[in-house]
Amino acid sequence: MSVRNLIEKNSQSMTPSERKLTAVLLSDYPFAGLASIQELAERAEVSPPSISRFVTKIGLSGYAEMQRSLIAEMKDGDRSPVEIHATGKQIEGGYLSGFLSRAVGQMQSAGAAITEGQFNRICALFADPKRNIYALGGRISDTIAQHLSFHLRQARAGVFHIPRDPERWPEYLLRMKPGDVLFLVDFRRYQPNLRRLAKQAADRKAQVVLMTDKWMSPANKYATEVLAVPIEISTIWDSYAAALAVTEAMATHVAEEDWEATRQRIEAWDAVRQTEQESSS
Amino acid sequence: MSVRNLIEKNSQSMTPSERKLTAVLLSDYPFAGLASIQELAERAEVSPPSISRFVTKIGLSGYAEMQRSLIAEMKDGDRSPVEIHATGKQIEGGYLSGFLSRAVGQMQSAGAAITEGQFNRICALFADPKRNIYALGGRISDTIAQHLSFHLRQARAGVFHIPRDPERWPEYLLRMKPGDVLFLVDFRRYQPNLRRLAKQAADRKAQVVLMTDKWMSPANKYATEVLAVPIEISTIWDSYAAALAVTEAMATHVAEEDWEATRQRIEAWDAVRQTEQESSS
DNA sequence: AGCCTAGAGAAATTTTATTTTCAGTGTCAA
DNA sequence: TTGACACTGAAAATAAAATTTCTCTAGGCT
Repeated sequence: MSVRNLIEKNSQSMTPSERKLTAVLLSDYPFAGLASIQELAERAEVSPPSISRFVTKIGLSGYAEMQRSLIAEMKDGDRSPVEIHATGKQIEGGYLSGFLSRAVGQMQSAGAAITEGQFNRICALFADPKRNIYALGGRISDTIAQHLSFHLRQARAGVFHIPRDPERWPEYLLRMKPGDVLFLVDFRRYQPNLRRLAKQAADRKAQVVLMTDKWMSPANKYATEVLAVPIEISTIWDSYAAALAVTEAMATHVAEEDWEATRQRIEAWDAVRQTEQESSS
Repeated sequence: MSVRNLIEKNSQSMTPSERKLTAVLLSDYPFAGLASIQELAERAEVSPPSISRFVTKIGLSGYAEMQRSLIAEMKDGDRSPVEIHATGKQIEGGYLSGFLSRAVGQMQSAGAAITEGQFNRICALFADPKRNIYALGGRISDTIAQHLSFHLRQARAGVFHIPRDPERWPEYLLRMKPGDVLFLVDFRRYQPNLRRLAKQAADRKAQVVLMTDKWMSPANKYATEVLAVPIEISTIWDSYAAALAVTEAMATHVAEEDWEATRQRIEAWDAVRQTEQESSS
């Protein structure tokens, strides 16, 4: 039985420091367990004795045996990870793994649904320094829009996140120049006011990039690009994991294309933040 | 430079027993070198001192350093194989599909790194109506925390998102009762003030559930549960897609467990929103 | 042949890692 | 509030492992 199984089998009866330990062990499996007991202790912020106790608790004779097992697993265990990857037959597991494998399915269809051409066109819009970028999402999906603004803001200037409060939308609308980009995220239980916003932006000749689901937000009438990402996951709620991944892919692509500029911006930001912290402390 | 290279570079000036050694070392690379010096000595039919001498001869400080190097090599040597496995036809597709398949790999390791036991314990905390839930994340990762609060708020009362502004933290801290839960998301480029927040919450006997990466936010000292999710994706930025999926899985699980209460809350909310819209239009 | 040197292992030393013991601390239940 | 219990880390003890020193041997050279 693998060390990982051993840990899982005993995961019910774990003390707080043992939990920290498992988190470290599993999050960098199996390498974390190959360091010396001290190094591991330091990393997990527990004492070496706790590790020693833990190891015997899960049924191994000592730390050395755990390391031997880990090495043995790697040696022929190359097989099982690959099998799991290939076949994805970990559905057996509990709620979390079921959820995650559905999320994986979602990502795969997202990849199929969005063409590289469209992806590149949108990235080009986001990367264009002459255009300002405005982002906003729905009640829940605004987190996606925020994520994009955060990342994009590290790569370039002129990125604005429109506040959720509709009272303040006019001031942003009035600032939009023709050619500017409005990135709108609207998933089902569509919000009528987002449709209105899209219309007004389109009236001002802004380009509207809409991220929505296959049922299509009504804002799509005014959109120049529509990114349809899957969100259905056969639970009571939808999952935005694929939407987030697509968003990140865009932001990352933009940043990587002009890494030098991004680096400079990040450094400048860090400098400012540094100063702030010093003055406040 | 890899151990293998080091060996090859010096292969001219090798004594007989050193040759035996290299043969064993390279024939089961890198595993042979991970055993203890005695075991290796036995396998190669040389004495431990010969190994020790050999190791320093090729330019390493000692046997331990060789092992560390070997492990390090596997660690990022393992990355490319896994990527190739997981992504398979990455060469075919463009940027987006490459990114997405890496995100898929991430989710799979998230599933492996979080045990069902831990998942259930955390869900139980979130589902407990007697505990209030407070959520907050870092500069960028706050979107994850927000996502959780939004969802959780549909399923139950007593969910608060702590504002980003540290000035306002005290008012929330003072409201925390023993047993309440602080959900903290802190990924690398950790923020010192989050660590402080965690400490203060722990001082007030709140349970701190920390979502972090394998490098471990310093807040982990005060955490009762540490969720280590993978974020590395070999691009200039990290991806939080797996973190989001895990978060959603928790929120969805909580809601599904008590679907009746959730339904009622959502209907009540909808009614309120409806009224608002009518009165404002 | 005899000496010298390089190489190898045995033994000893030193270092390092691991485990055990023990005491302090905090938590829960009565 | 008090007592019992469980958890944890500090320190000590133990054990193991790695490296150095020393000695022996074999092969080559004068």
